[in-house]
Amino acid sequence: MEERANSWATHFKDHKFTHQRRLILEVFEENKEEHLSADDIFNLARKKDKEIGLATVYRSLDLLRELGLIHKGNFGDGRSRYEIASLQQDDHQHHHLVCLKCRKILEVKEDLLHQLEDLIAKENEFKIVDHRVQFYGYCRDCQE
Amino acid sequence: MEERANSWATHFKDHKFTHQRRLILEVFEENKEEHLSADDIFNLARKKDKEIGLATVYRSLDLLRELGLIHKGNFGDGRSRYEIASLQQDDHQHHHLVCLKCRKILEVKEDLLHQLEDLIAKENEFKIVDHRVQFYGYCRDCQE
DNA sequence: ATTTTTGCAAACACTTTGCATAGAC
DNA sequence: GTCTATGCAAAGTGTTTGCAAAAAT
Repeated sequence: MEERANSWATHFKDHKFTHQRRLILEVFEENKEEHLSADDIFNLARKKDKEIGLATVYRSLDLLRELGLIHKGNFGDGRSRYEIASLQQDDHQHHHLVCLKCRKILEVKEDLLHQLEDLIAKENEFKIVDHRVQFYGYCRDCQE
Repeated sequence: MEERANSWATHFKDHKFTHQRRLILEVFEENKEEHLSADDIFNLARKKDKEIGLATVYRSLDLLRELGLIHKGNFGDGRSRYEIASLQQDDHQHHHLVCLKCRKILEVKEDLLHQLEDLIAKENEFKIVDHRVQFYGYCRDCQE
């Protein structure tokens, strides 16, 4: 618990490791598998401290993303979603399956995509620094 | 010109082929390579008829998407972007390269992705009906 | 003590909706 | 003539910003 906090604190060089930022990191830590919206995070953080403001959540998410501690994504439902980054050491290799019925977001780890990426980069003289791969369909439970 | 209109009109079974919907299709026809925002389309359509309203544009885009005449996409800049669908017969095979500097959106036609898709579908018991693949990086002109 | 960060409310950008009028069939 | 579609303005979302008060170093 304190270890976690200390490990986080080291990332905050030019920024303050405030109570609110810590709470938000705890929320991510406790919801590693989720792809949370800003509002989800706000509500979860508010359970820990009802004084926290939504604007602070947005500002913190922005900072945490800058620091590389979380990832921001778009899954076609109109709001941004965030997930903790620490698990994917490479930071650039995992894909999503978005269920069109229950809106669940599953992850896949395959990275055959690297082949494709190299080919595309070569053919288009395009320097790829990130990718966003989402498959939309129906998860096991939602296939009637 | 009239041929185009007639070919479009056949898609409007239970809906009226109005002046405004026609204008919007013309805008797409004249900007096949672009990924236009609702506002882009509004402005382009307004050059043809200054009476058209933004709400009508949004409502039309929604209908055209339902009819399968256009595609709606998200490229991480906060607004939806639309492109004409007619060219991709398969409707499910082209990827995008998004330049992080000039925001240009290039297209790639490769579909090595199908392999990946099959593998993922099998391993996750997930029925894939569509995918969204975007590579972010720097296009030829923007690589310093 | 200084400088950053916070909470609140107001502002924003994009999109959707209610309603009376106009237009397609 | 009927019923759908339009334009306008107002309302909705999700997100950002200005500012005085609070907190971190």
